[in-house]
Amino acid sequence: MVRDRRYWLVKSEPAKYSIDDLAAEPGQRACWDGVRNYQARNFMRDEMRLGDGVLFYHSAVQPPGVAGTARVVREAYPDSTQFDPDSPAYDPRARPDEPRWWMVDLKLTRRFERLIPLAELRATRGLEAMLLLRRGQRLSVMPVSAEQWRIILSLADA
DNA sequence: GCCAACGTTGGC
DNA sequence: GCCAACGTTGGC
Repeated sequence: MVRDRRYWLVKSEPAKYSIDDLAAEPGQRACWDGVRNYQARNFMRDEMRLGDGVLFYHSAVQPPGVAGTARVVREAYPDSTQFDPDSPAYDPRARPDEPRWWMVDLKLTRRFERLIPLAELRATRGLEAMLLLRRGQRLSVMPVSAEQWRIILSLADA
């Protein structure tokens, strides 16, 4: 029995890694490494499944917003950067036989014609409960409901 | 650049 | 286990 497709939102600072960078990857797919927050990790490791939909969000940029969508094309496996002393995401506490951090692979599915700005999300009926819009919320990987997904795609097409 | 919010660390 | 100090995130 296959569970229903689920939806997520991942944040990235475009100065570090933008949706254009994902588009430029071979096969337009990449491993989503460097996540160093336990709650975000748990979502990736325990709940993200092949085929799930992902909103690609640009943060720490003016304006912030949703830039497009991706799909989970590989489920969680150990994040290799945790073992790499040269990586900024290196974690000396992690051991290969007991990885602490995990990543998934994402593949670009769509680059929106226009960025959907955070302010527009805030002003859109039906999105009031979005986790992203909670004040002080800093998760870099978070769930999105099917309804929220549908509404945001409709904004992209509007 | 500011700063609120929040997660993590580490002394006790 | 508590909690103060500290670091980071990320909107503004």
